[in-house]
Amino acid sequence: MTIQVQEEVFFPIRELSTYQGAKWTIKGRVTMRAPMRGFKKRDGNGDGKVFHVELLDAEGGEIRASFFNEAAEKFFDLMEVGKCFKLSRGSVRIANRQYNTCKHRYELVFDKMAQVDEVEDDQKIETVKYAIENLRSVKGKTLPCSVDICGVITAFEQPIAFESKGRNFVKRNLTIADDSAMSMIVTIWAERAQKEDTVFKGNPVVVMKGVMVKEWQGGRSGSLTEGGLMVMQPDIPEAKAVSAWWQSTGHAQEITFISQTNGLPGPRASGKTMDIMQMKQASEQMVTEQETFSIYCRLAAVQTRKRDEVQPLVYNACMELKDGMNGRTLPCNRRVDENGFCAVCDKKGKAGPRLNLRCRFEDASGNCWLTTFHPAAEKILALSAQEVQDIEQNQGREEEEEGEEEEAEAEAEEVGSCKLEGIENKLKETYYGEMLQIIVRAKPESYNGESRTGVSCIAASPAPVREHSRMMLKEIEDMLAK
DNA sequence: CCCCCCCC
Repeated sequence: MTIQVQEEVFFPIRELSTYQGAKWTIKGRVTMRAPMRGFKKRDGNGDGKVFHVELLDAEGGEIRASFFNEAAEKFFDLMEVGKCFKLSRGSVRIANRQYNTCKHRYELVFDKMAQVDEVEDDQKIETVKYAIENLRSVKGKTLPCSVDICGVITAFEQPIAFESKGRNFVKRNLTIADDSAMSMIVTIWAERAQKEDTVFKGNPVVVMKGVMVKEWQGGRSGSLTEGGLMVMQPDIPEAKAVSAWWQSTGHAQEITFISQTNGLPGPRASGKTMDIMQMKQASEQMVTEQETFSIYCRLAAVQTRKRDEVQPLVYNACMELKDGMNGRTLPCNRRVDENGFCAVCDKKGKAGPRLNLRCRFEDASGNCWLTTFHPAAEKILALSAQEVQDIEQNQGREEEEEGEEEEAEAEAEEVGSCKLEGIENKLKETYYGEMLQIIVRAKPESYNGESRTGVSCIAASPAPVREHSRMMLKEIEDMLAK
């Protein structure tokens, strides 16, 4: 009798999806391990810990796997970079494109049920797998996305240290060009950014794995986070090709820069013109890519109360100047506390009123409530934040003066301890007034671990009547033609 | 279940 020892068959990482159920076992090499992180659960029910790895299998499939709590403690030390493992009993989820730099459509989550066993090193599994794309291809991708690129460093800035959300960062911008004759800015961080200038001098070839590409000021920019990989002068065919291109023609060629850095705040891409119903549909479908829409509509209402509470229209914002990109200085704009203290700047500096409204806009197709930021809000109300604040603060006094009017009495509905007629009457003057053109931004946000779309009004101006009329005439012509 | 790496 012959016993045939059959080699164990593993499920290909590439084919993992939410459809094939829970019966899979994969074998992969850890190519990256992120540090363990603790976190407070957003629902307030205690703390948790998590780390994640990237796994590569013999067929070249890669996926990110997160380990939570018990599984995190149990497997963190075991799962060293370079080692091979058999894994099963995890769950498969749609990858969150905001954070996940693996190209896989899904990601794995392991909890206390996880089955993870170290196995003998499998020579068929590579230690690193690049999926290099040239910048011409990067220019055409849906954003945000993650790519591997290989190019020549054509320029580099000095490292910049800055503070954001109470944390310190160091970044450095590189410009990378490749043989598609395009170039893009890629930001590198932390220790990688603080390497000596000599590392970046002399147009070296670099390969980067896991570059997050996002839209920035009308162009595209990359960011290589610490989980990504950066290798100078790599020994791969793409590097040889890029190097040959640079030496022969590239260095003297005109290169298309796909990261716009004109440094000016505008003109902002104002997006496709659509009606409110279409905007709602578009922002519901949209999950990963930031988009802006332009809408012709009118202001129908501003929220002044929320249940039984007054909804203030103005907040006190920190006006301390901060260094932005390209040497621009921008005010901090974060909310200060009742003593004027800014938690971001960590001091009591200059502060001033800023508008933050919930507006209902209306057109023939329907209406929508949108958070409306200061610059747009001032234009929509035709009032400055200071004027709104004055009305809000003086309305008690005005009421005393107008106390005998029956109309005021009928409307004198007390909300909390504050009366709102003053500002509400002022706002009513603007409802259904001038036709507006508003710019609506829909962008991916993460809330309670779920991706969702945040939609807000970021700009507003009086509608250009001629252009709007021409658009409507064209719609009529199209209807008649059918 | 996390998630920040800025600046619209």
